[in-house]
Amino acid sequence: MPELPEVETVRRGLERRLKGQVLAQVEVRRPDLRFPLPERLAERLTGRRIDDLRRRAKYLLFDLDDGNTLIGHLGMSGRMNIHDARPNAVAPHEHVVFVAADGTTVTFQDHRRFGYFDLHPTVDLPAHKYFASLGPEPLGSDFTGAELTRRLTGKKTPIKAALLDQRVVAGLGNIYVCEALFRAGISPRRSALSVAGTRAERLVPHIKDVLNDAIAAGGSTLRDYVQTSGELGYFQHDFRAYGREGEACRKPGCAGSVKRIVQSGRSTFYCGSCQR
DNA sequence: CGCGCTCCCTGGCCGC
DNA sequence: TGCGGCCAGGGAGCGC
Repeated sequence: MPELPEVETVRRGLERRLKGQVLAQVEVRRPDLRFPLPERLAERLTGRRIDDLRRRAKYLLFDLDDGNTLIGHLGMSGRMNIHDARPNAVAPHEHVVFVAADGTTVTFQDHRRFGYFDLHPTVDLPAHKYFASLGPEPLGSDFTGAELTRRLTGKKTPIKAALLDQRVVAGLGNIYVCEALFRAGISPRRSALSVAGTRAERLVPHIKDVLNDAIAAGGSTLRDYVQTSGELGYFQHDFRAYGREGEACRKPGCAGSVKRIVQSGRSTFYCGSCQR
């Protein structure tokens, strides 16, 4: 599920059910995720209270009462399923099970196993290898046209690739980069350095808008192959470019159609007429 | 250092 | 219905 709006939606759901709760039981069913889970993870989490649930970029942060933070990343296919009580049987690919004191059970389910967890002292998080080189939060007040310009200056790579680079701005993925560039009327093939300046000033508000719109819609649900107790996001119905290859451009007055190209190994969708 | 490609893993979908 | 090929929301690692 996971770009920034989906992770934020998950964070809010977890916060509502887990904040302030003690983890009565944690079960690691499969430790070989993208990276091996920390040693004795279940033991180190059991009995801990979750004081806060935060997000940085696409990472979930569970601040614990012992001064450590559980860092979680959903990868491509990771989900956090919430159950009112511990299910009698776990579903396929539920690799980690968190049971709170009131019985609320959260399962981390990830059939591709690109997701992962780590445990790290809360005060030292900025220095953690996952966070040390991350760019600004796109919804933060410090993410401005000037800041984006600074980070794009001199970059020859296409703007599409630059915006996917979490060191430039942290939290965008393939969908929302396509959507933001569409809204801003900027070609994904244009060099990053040519976007620095006036185009970056135009682009930043569109990045914030598309993320806020998607969060308001509960994120995007592309492949809900397993029904969960959680609600599905519905922002996928508002895509203007992503996944619309061959369809008419949705910009009013534009007669173009959406193209699909491959950039740095990922699909890019854009209108060749109105994105310049 | 910057950039682009390959790969990690599983499964859905499409065409034959 | 079965099978092969392609595709998927991320990003680390490697080679140039």
